[in-house]
Amino acid sequence: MPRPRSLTTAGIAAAALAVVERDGLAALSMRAVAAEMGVGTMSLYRYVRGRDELEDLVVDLVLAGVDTAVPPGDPWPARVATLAERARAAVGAHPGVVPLLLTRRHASAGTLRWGEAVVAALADGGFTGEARVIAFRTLMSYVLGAVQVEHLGPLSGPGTAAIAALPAERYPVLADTAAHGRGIAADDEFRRGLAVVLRGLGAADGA
Amino acid sequence: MPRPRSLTTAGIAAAALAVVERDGLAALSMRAVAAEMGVGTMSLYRYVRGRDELEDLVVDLVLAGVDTAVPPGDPWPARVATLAERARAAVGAHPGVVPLLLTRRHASAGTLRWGEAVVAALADGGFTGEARVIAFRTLMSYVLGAVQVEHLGPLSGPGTAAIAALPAERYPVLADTAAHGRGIAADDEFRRGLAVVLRGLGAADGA
DNA sequence: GGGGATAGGCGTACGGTGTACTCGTATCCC
DNA sequence: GGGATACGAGTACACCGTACGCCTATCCCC
Repeated sequence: MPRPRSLTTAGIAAAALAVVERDGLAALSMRAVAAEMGVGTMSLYRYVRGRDELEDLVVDLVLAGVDTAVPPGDPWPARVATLAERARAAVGAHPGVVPLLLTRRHASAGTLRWGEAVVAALADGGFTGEARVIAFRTLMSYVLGAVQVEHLGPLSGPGTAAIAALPAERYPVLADTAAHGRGIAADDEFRRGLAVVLRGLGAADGA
Repeated sequence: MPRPRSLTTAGIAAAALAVVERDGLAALSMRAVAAEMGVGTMSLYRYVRGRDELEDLVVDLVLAGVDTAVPPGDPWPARVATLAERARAAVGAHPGVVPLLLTRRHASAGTLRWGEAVVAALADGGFTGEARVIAFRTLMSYVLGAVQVEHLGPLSGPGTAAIAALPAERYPVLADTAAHGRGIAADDEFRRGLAVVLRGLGAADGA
């Protein structure tokens, strides 16, 4: 009986992501998204509870692209590695939303699908009970931390250069370490760190 | 010749932290901090470049409390573990600033001191060149991610309960894993996850 | 002791934000 | 064609960060 809806949450999420990619995360606002859709600001409130839910939608959209289907024949460390790298790739495709992912991750259905796939691989590896909990949370912590470290202070960025240039008498080992880090590609860094975690979980080799 | 300064950056940082602890991170504003100090809003700008620098001060204050002196006789994994747990404890003492730590961490002198101590322990463990870089970045990723996972989605919190209650036909392993996670204390979780990473780095036992 | 230079404290104002309230009206069923 | 429904949006308010500029407290020097 009433008039039909003219917007969709998917459309709003896409518009919000477009705003973030064009003008940066700081420019994400109810007004900006409404303008992006050619609609009044308050109209959005018919579809979204408020700004928080808008951010949830963006996170969901980014995470929805992660493929969680994995070759069942692969050994479990390879399956976990594949899932971890896909998650990282999805985030890397939209670097501007990284800060949102950190705080809104738990509200996303995509996170659950990903978690189920990881935990299933761990179960195949013989992890049960609390050991599986620890393994999963450790992997999740590493992936989340690594994505963040990569975007907020990449080895190839000015931060590393600044640390390498620190006075050697105060930070002798750190400055030297930073100097060796300049040449490591972000992909390599993530893969090799993940291999460390997997080895710690008992994987035969570092994937 | 001029009149003396009446505020200090340390005092401003303490006032800002007090605001965050009392009213939450969302309440942190230039106006709120100024009111906390009984001073006009714009007075703060004589001591702080702007809101960003205010946040840097808070992060610095939280991280300044981390003791980076470690018994030189300890084996390297024990030294790294001690440093990691101290960092986690410092953050845990002020949970409200966790989101700030994620984005402002690199601007803090305390982070550098901590990094030097960790990297020195790694050097004692025989890590050199790129292997030391990877080891350090992996540890940093884990610690940062774990702190965040702990505060945004603790095993003892409602998120875990909600996942445990998910339909078993859609999330069979995940729901079961969450059910086993409810009883793990946050301290244990961090320690055991850290042990995984250290084992992956070649430590003899899990510290 | 008095005067002047220096810079600290802050009042005001502007453009931005999220969102509560309200109302006109487009839309579909009968 | 008439009426119920709830959508779209205008307006308004409280709050934010901060640029500008004034008043004045403070200390040095004479």
